[in-house]
Amino acid sequence: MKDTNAKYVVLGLLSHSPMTGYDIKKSVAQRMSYFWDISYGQIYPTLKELEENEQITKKVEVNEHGPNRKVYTITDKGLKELQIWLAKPAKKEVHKYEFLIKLIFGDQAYPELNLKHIQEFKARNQKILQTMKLFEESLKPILNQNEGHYYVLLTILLGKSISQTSIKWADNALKMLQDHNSKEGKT
Amino acid sequence: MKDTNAKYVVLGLLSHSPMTGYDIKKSVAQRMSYFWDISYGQIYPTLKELEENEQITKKVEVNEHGPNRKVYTITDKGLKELQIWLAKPAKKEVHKYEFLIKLIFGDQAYPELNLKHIQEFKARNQKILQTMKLFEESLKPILNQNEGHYYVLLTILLGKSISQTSIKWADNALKMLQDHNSKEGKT
DNA sequence: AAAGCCATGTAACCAGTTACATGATTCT
DNA sequence: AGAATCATGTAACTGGTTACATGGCTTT
Repeated sequence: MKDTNAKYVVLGLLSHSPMTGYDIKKSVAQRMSYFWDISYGQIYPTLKELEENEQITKKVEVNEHGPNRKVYTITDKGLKELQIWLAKPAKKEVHKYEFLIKLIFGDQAYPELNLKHIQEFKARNQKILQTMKLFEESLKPILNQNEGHYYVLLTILLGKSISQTSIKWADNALKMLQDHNSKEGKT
Repeated sequence: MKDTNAKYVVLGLLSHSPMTGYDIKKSVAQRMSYFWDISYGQIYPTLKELEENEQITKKVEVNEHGPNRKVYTITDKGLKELQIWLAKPAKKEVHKYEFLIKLIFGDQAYPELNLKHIQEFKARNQKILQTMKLFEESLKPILNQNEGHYYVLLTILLGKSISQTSIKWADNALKMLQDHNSKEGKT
């Protein structure tokens, strides 16, 4: 079977507890939103394939209000596959900052436009920072309850740091641009 | 024609000076590597389409050593399209930190493995930081020669800040994990 | 009444990558 | 001798998204 990151995200989450596809989507959104995303279009086919490969097993829970819940549990085989993947070096980070493409060609635009892009970037990061802080607070009291929580905390700390830094950069960039614009005497 | 980011990266670069497809690849690698990437598989078809749409024009320069250089120049129509795109709000940032997927499931791996992933992340960021610093230095003396340089500088400052923050996080995370591991008495 | 949550799944699409083909020149 | 740079381009692939279909329950 294909060696996609989606596969290992699913396997990793199931290594903590059995879940449905719907739960997986929610978990990724809650705990990994800063650095990863996953769609149902990936989740359901991946679960199907993992089951066919005996890396997970399915248990159908009858649900009278809507479709039956299909709860998946990781197998020993699945756990081993996960551990093999964990031992491989990670690929380098991929970033897509669309607003930086707009900013780097800022000499072709009205100065206010550039300020606007930076302000919006700042706002996005403030929102992320807030979410991260709340998550961190919710995690602190239960840190020693579960070994896994410690690793979640580490990833949150990076998200927090980067969004804080991004906000600081934005404030500075706004000042720099305003100075620059007033010097040039532009509108 | 399709509304891809590749199109506007090409248009943006050509708004500064005429270039070949090969030059565009190099320019992106030099000036935008931190937050964007582009492949020949995108560049050449994009140039073809942009020319068909009269947003750029082609001039063939005879080259006796290998294929002829096709130098593209932006048209007024192309410039307008670029400016319209610049005025639209940017999509939110997309990040793919594969190593954080490995780290967040770190309770399923040997502790040394987690340390290794963090060290490698740190090393990647040190390399980026060095490149950014050199680029910044090369830009400073020519800042007022060209309005465009100012915007390039702003993007570099963000790349610098984020890689510096990432390195600091890595140092802290390494300490935290080592403490944590010695408490647990794990191998 | 409407929005949002729970819960499953597929088909079509799309952005972007990789591998390949070609080949001379220049640097180490 | 071998690697890197210059320079063009295409076909196949792939990772991931979007839109759609279905429908009851709960909250505002």
